[in-house]
Amino acid sequence: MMKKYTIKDIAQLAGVSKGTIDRVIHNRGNVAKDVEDKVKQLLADIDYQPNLIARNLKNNRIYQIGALLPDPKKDAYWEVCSDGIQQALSEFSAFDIRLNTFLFDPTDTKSFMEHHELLLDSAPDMILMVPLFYKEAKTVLEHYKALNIQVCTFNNQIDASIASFIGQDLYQSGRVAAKLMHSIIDKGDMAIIHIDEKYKNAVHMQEKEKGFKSYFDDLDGFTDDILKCKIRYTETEDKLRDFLKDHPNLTGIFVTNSKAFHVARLLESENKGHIKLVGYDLLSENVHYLKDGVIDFLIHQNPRQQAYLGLKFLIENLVFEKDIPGKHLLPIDIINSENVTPFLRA
Amino acid sequence: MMKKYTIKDIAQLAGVSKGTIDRVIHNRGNVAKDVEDKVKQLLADIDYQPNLIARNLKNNRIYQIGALLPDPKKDAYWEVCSDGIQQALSEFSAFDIRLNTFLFDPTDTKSFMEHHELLLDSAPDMILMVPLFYKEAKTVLEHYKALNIQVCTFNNQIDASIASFIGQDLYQSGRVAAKLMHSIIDKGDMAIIHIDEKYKNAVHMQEKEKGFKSYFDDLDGFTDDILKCKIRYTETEDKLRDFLKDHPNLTGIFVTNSKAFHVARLLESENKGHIKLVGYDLLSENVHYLKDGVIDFLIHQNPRQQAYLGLKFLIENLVFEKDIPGKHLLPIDIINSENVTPFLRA
DNA sequence: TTGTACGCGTTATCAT
DNA sequence: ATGATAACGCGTACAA
Repeated sequence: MMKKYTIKDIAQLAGVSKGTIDRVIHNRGNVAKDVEDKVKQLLADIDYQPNLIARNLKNNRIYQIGALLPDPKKDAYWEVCSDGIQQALSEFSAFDIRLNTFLFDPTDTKSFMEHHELLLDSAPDMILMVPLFYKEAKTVLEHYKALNIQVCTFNNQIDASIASFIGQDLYQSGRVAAKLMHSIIDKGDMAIIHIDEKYKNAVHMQEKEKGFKSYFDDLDGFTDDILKCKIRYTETEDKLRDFLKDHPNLTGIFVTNSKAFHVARLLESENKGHIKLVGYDLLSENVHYLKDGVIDFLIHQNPRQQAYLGLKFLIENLVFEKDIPGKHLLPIDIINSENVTPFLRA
Repeated sequence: MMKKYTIKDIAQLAGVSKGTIDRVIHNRGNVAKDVEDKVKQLLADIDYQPNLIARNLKNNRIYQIGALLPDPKKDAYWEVCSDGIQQALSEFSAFDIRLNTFLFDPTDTKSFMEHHELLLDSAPDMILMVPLFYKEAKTVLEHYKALNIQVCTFNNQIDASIASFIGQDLYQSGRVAAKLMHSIIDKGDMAIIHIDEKYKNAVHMQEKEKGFKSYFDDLDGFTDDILKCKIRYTETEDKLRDFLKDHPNLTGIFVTNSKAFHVARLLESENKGHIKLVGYDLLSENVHYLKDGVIDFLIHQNPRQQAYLGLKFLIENLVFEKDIPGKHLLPIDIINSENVTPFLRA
């Protein structure tokens, strides 16, 4: 194993002082060209890696990170995010990281903008956010970009060029759902049901639908129908009941967001347990029906891990100057009644 | 948010010097009782947290970690472990961690013991190991325990009281396999196939079998047969062919280890693609048959993550004095042809 | 019993 | 243009 070189070592080897080495490393000028070249060569030769610990020792400023997140009280989907955030904070408790969280109402764009203003007032060094509303988020992100504030977004992607993103490949997750459905039904009609939460951008669910259909398009000799049903959140039950009545041949339903439990509730009360059901997310109501056998599979989007990674990327960039990936896709977890438990733990 | 106190701050508050504070913190004696009490009270009041980073700055000893692992050349299952190890090392590259790896032949207990001796000679501070052979591993672990060397084991558990363990709940993973099988077949016989690698302890596969059976035992009105077949590694093909011939009603096969591709190969060549197949582990041959549709599901035991976590736990204990969990169970990942790709990346 | 001074690696500042 | 030095937070040997 090689020795670990320090600036002191380099200085000795080059026959100059530590200060000169530092100037070269940080391109701070005031170094003679020949010396600079010599030192740079030396640094490259021995693959010098600065000691990040010592670097942060001096750099004792308090980092401020702002978080703009949906209020879990309005939608249980977001509850686990705070676990992920706590984990990241505790992992980096050795550093002085301050997190200011601003929770907006996920049904209200105005709330989003208001809390964005508050966040901005808190003068954050970096920002973690869920850019739930396309138009507003885009504006806000451009604002941050102009201010040169690094942002990590998760859950849904706005624009690859404007901020780092952590999430899932939604098209592919639609394909995963399709493969699961194909595994568990032999014949009969399938339905894709969008239960529109109104506030969430439809792009989300459309991507999943596209992926779902593409799987069956790729199959040879597949002729069964794929029905489609769009339901507004407020009228879920009636519309669903009508839809089921209209399509007695239905054998499989794919719900493109976390609201599968609405469908499950109805299937159970109408004794239509033979209809297979695939949905998203480990909300406690979904998990309940999964364990009961009404829901067959759930796809786990892991918002907890998304929030954790986002914050971790930001912190590692602050304290270690690590690069933040422009896009980080999480694996698509398939959940059934038997493997669900360990995914629920905090 | 509170200010982050340093030893210097405490000293000032207590009206004593840094040295005294340090003596109190580390119970190093030579402190007047009244002063000690006062300082302790102060420390508790402000919830003093030492800066772990500065602590390691001076502590420039080189940590030696020994790894006793199966040779990936003998069984491809172990190939990805080195990725996990590299990740952990790079994550902690700021510290001076030396890893000495000793690869043993996973078919040979003698090789295990020999490399254990070599490992011991290298005078490691801590040890990461795969305790593949029960009897030998137990002896070895007791030896390390007597020497007071911290050990992290992964893959298979020997004894909860003797070493930390990272792995999966094998019984539960058998239940996951059963649930999957139950989802994709309606009728006909099922078979549990143990392809004995001879060297691996049978406990592994037995636990999975128990879990698999327990799932169907819990089902009401389930009467179909669950066949069982044990095959020695060297005679896989012939035995398998006979077994298939003897049981024409077979509709589902559960292979309890990473050797499902042997069965897949045969099913493909004998045109028995209608038989559903569930197995373990993302070996390239398994993934090939998964994508081809011959294997329906694989359960991912994530040896890469197991190795990563084991090493991470050891290092964090060395440099941050974090506790090592006695047992850490990974979630049981369900893999099909559509979600496999992101699980393969390094 | 207690205080002081130094070292760890990096970096900013000041003097040359 | 370059070298010397102090400072960050902690641990500790040594002096008082």
